[in-house]
Amino acid sequence: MTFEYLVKQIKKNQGRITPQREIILHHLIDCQQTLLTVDDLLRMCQKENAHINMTTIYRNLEALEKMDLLYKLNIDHTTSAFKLVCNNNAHHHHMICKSCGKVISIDYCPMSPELIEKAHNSGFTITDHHLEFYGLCDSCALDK
Amino acid sequence: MTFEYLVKQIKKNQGRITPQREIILHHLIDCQQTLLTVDDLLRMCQKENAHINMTTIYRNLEALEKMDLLYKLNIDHTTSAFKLVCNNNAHHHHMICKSCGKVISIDYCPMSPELIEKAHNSGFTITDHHLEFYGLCDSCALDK
DNA sequence: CTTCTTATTGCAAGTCATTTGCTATAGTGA
DNA sequence: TCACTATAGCAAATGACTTGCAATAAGAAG
Repeated sequence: MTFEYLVKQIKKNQGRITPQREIILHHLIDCQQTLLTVDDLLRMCQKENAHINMTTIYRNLEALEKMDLLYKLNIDHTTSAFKLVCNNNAHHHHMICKSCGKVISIDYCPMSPELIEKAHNSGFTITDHHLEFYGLCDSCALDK
Repeated sequence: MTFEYLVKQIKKNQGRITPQREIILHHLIDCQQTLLTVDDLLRMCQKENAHINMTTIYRNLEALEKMDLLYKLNIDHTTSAFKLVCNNNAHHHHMICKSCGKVISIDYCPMSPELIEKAHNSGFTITDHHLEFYGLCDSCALDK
């Protein structure tokens, strides 16, 4: 996901490119492999622009989510974390490092005709699913 | 999950059986197949005891969770839902009706030696995972 | 370049689920 | 029956997130 691509998508949706938005986008791009909290992003952005506001972060994230450019994960009810969607936003799942938040895509999905059939036999029609794997990435595993 | 079993587990953990707790437990047992919100449960309990307090609900749920008797799901950052764990609390997954909240257990889990191996090859050690299926149960599917 | 429309920002205040502090009450084992 | 301590209830606090509103400024049109 490049800055140019994001700008194109934003403009396609009548969005404007403000200095604050540029800063936010650049940080999201730099951290494409990691789940960030609003606080993480706010701190990073404030290093470049001390006056950037938390509301601005929230509203930018909301806008990106509406354009299907942002992946959001509710770990628990107190915190949500997010990152830019993976390149094509094609269906796939993630492995998330519980130590550093690094996200690795995994080309695997449990849905199969047999599973759908199995569900049907239990009287259930599956329309979608949530699946995330948690664990440790290589570098965090070494630290232990 | 029977009332007697829950009482036994609670007593094993130095817990006490108060009238409020009894009411809460009975409703959780009656709704074992459905995800409830705190509000759902509060309303149900208040039909029997108008003075039962929301804090009491929260603290009882917290206690049950600590004893591994309660399954909690964070659907989004505003709401969490819960139900008693399934009989033996053995590892399995759920299909959740998006219309009525009914939960059906499904005897399926994606973890396999091959998947663990695949993750390892990507430099990741999986320790646990979250998987829920969403859709419609039979009776809700008929209503559409 | 100037003008105009409207998206965006920043701040303050509001919302809402959940948590906490504290005191009074009441299980329950001895 | 007594003493210990878990629990209930209330009010206040917390904290992530949202909203209202006025001021600013992006960017399209002329």
